Amino acid sequence: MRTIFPTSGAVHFSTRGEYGVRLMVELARHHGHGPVSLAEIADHEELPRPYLEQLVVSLRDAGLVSSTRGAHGGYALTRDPEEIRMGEVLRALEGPLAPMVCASEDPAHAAVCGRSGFCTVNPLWIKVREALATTLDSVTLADLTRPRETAHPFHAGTAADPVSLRA
Amino acid sequence: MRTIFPTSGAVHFSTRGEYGVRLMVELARHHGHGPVSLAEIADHEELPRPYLEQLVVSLRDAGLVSSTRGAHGGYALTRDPEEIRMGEVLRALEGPLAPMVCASEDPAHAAVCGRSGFCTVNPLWIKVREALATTLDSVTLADLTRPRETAHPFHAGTAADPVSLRA
DNA sequence: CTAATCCCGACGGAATCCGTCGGAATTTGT
DNA sequence: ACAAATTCCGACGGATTCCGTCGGGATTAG
Repeated sequence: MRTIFPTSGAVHFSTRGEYGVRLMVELARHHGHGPVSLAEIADHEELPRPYLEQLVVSLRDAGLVSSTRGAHGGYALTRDPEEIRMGEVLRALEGPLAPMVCASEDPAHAAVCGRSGFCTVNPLWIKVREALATTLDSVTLADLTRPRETAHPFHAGTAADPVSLRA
Repeated sequence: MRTIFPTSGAVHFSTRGEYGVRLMVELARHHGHGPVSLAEIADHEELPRPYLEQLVVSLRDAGLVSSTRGAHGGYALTRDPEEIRMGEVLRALEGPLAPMVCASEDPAHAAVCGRSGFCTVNPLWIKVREALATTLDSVTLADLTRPRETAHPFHAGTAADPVSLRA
């Protein structure tokens, strides 16, 4: 009997993704006011600091944050929150966002499948990957810093789109 | 050093999802010609039969396939392939398709998060879930039975949409 | 010099994933 | 009646991944 919620469900972001995004949001809130230490973030968000230390390496390697060492050091965004797409953040944290090896953006990875060419379900995974990428790249870090009561949490392109906020 | 491909990537369907979908496709191909045994499918798709036996229970419980026992028995779809959305299949196989507990369709599950109400990143996970659901529910099993060379693998709503096939 | 902070590598318990195995129940064909 | 084919069911176990913890080194500010 599979549990009702097998950790989370079919498609799953790990705590890396979850904590990492929250860390980035926190950095966005302090953007322009100097670096923020992991201790502060860990305290404010109630997250294990040693784990954040491990996480943030990926973000630094991806060039999303810069670090300043020593006392009063910490991390800061390298770009304005409006310029950082959540797709970049999650790729950095969790790896290529493909639901299946055969659906990787990188053709080299996709090739390891073997069933390429005759597999008729591959287009489904591709479509999933595209939907995911489009969605994540359409949201910026700035969108996640606004309080939820705001009228338009995500800059709704046209009017008449209350779906995105009241899910 | 996280491996380049951590099993698959950020968002990941397990082999349950992969094998289960391939099983369903195989059933769709034989739809209307009596039940197909797992031995045949396992042989044709080169998948471990005992594992398929375990898998197919979820599909049966979800009412997607019916079974007939005894010699010459096997499994068959309960509906026409055109009527079976891949969202249903994957929910049955992998559980609720939410990337995060707080983004579950079921409000009871979503409530376990605690951060509800003030968490500003929750809308992102909701949006991901919606994109995923919309995508998966827009593809039917029939779409996956057609050979790939077909002009329109997924019934493209409007013309000028070659994106979906050539990814 | 001290405190704060980033940086780095290693380690380990827990959970999940990916099946395997053995056998019971049911149906068909001979 | 018997044998073969098949679904059905529950348990088990190795491998991998996840989720952190821990200890210490390097760097900077005061």
